[in-house]
Amino acid sequence: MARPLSTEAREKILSTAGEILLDTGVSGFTVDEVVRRSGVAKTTIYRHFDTSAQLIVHALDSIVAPFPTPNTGSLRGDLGAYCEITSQITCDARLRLLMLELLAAAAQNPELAKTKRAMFAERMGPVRTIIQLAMARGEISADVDADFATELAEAPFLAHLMIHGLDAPTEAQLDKMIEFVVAGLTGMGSDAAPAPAH
Amino acid sequence: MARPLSTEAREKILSTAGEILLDTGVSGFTVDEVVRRSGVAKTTIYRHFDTSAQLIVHALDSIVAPFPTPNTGSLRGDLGAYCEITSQITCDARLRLLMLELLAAAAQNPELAKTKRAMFAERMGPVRTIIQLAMARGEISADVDADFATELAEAPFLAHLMIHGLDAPTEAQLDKMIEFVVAGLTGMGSDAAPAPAH
Amino acid sequence: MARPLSTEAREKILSTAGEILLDTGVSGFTVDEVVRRSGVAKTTIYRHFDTSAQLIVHALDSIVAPFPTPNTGSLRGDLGAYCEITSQITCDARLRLLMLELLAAAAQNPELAKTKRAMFAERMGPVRTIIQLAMARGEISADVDADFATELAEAPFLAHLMIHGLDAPTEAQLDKMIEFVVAGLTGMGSDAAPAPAH
Amino acid sequence: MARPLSTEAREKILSTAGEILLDTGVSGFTVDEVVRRSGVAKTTIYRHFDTSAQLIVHALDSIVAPFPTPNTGSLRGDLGAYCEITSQITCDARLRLLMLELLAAAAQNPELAKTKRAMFAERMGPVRTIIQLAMARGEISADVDADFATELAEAPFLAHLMIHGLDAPTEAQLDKMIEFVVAGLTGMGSDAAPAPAH
DNA sequence: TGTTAAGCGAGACGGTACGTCGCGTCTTAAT
DNA sequence: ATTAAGACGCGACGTACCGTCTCGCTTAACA
Repeated sequence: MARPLSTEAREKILSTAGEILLDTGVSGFTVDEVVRRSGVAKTTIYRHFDTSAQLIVHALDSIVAPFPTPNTGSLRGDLGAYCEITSQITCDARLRLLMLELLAAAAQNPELAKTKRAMFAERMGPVRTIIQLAMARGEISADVDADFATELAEAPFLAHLMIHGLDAPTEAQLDKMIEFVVAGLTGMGSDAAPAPAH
Repeated sequence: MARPLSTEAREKILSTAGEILLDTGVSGFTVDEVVRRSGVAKTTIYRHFDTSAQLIVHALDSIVAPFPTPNTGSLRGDLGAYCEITSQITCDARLRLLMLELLAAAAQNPELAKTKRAMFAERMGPVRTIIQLAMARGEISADVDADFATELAEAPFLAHLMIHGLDAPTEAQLDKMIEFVVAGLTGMGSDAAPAPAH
Repeated sequence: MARPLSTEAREKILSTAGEILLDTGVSGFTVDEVVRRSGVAKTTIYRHFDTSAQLIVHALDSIVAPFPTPNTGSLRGDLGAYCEITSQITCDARLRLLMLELLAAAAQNPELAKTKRAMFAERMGPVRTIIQLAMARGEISADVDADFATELAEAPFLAHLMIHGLDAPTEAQLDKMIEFVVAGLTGMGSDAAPAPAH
Repeated sequence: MARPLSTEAREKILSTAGEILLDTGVSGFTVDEVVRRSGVAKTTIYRHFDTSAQLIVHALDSIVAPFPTPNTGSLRGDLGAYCEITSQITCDARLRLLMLELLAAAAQNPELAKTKRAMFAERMGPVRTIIQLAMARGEISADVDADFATELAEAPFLAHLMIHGLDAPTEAQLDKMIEFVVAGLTGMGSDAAPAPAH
């Protein structure tokens, strides 16, 4: 006798929400605006999503896509390849903005925190594999914690986002970052001076 | 000839605003709340600050304080010392939140962007000096750009903020980060190096 | 299809507004005070009434009530009877004030002008009938314009309102006014000069 | 030892206030607007006039001018002449508005009430003389109270103001009003009932 | 002929009301 | 029972005017 929540409505809501998020960022996001643009009733939106934050979460979730993991045979090669793979995402000013806003919002909202974690996991999974491969190859000391190393590997790219905001790094800067990361990771753990990068 | 804007009111506004920012973050900041807590009239607030954003800017500005620059004779020592100096700031969850929110807001508001830049400048100035000392000592290659190296040196700490939000890094993690940074910076620039990555 | 404007809210708004109008007059009328007294949200008030003036209009409209038309067989008798019928209204200081304020406001606001006209129509309709009956009886010349005569018949009462403000006329004064009106109206139109007064 | 309030400032204030009153009426009158237009400081205004109402009062007072009293030898002639004398004032829509607003305001503010009374006195003084002359001539019964008769004589003109607002009466209407007043006043007081009109 | 207290312009101050926007909840009719 | 539509209470927004206050500067009356 009942009637299920229509997927049609849900999708219209999510795509409109995503659109708005890209247009105006989280700060400009408004349930009323979703209503206006999508023609879906506010009641319906709140029936599908308890909270406007949850709607944002789901809209963001549908934006995230998994990345393939490169395997070039060297840490440096893999990191360079991965940079190129993700560059479409990491250089889009709108996505950079969303990421920054998400970071701030996640610090106050547990649901968004979960989404943030998922996004990082998606993005950092391949990096972790890259690290583990490098450890298997001996490029990185086995003493190093893989998860922590993954964070370190991402650090320069994330820091650039924080410091320079919407302006993506240049090719040259990316190269330097990779050089730094490779030097840093290969130089860690072994008390002896950094092993020659082979 | 006219009556000057009262410094008393201004200070009451700013201190109250700062208080609220620490309590609730930028997202919970409200001019009306400033009115309630400070007893200053809304009109007066808008007489002093054109925009609520400007008020936030000035409130944040008055929170920033300069840090001393350590000089222990080694890159590793200096970074460690600086970490300890700044740890009061960098470990306060409220300030971590403010920083994250500021990053997001700065991406959309030029005035806040200026404040953000000032904050980074304050924080990163000593690091830059540390880097330059290390370059003078020969620990870091003279080929490396000092500004860029400064950003790289901060990267792990900033990245931790992004990834872990309000949870500050542990002592052990800080040690590892410093180790990573030292290895990374000292390993850069020497041409004896990595095979071309692309 | 949508939810209709609730009559409950509308009535609460209107009765509260009327109450305030009687308490403080138009000049002391405030939407915020309606909010406070009625518990209805300001947004809701503005949903029902575009303008505070419109709200006043409707509140006043709901105060107006039609008067019965007397028929005693003589102009003098009818006017006297009508005076007594309307005395509750015309002697209430609060309503006298409202009327004065309405007159001033109507001169500047077309909507209030409409309400003013309606109020006068309500009040003067029976007088017009009284005049027409007198004309049919031959008490008043058929040459006289009934509408204009109606205005003349009301003139002393209205003038008293203007000159004496909130102080209503005494019984004796009302009698004299009626005497004046009867003499004036019956003496008009017939070219034969008024009978010598002594 | 002190310095007297400057008449220059006072006059600038009053003339500007009068200007504004004619432009926008009492309801649009604002002390801040006087400041803007006159260049006189708000402090100075409040030094000269305790209250914005008092300022309005004095501005209106300086608008009022005495009228000459006609003497044509007959009540009808005098009233007609007086009508013409005052028509410049009584037909100016801006002054009609001011009068209506003054009536409303006077009902709530004792100071404005005083001004209103003064205005009526100025305007009705000559009418009273006209009435007294007519009583001396025997046109009006000596039994009638002169003050009350004066009010009755003005009634149609005042009533027209109330009913028709800013639209002044036409010549023809004025004639009829005078006819009505003459008939009314001459028909009063003689116990001999008014002669049947047919 | 100074001195000096007041007047003066300018405009900041604490208030109150304005009319608007977004929130998340609710009610209604129609499918 | 879900939907579109939109009314509801709430609270923040930024503005206008109120009448009071604090500023320096200027000026007229007194010594």
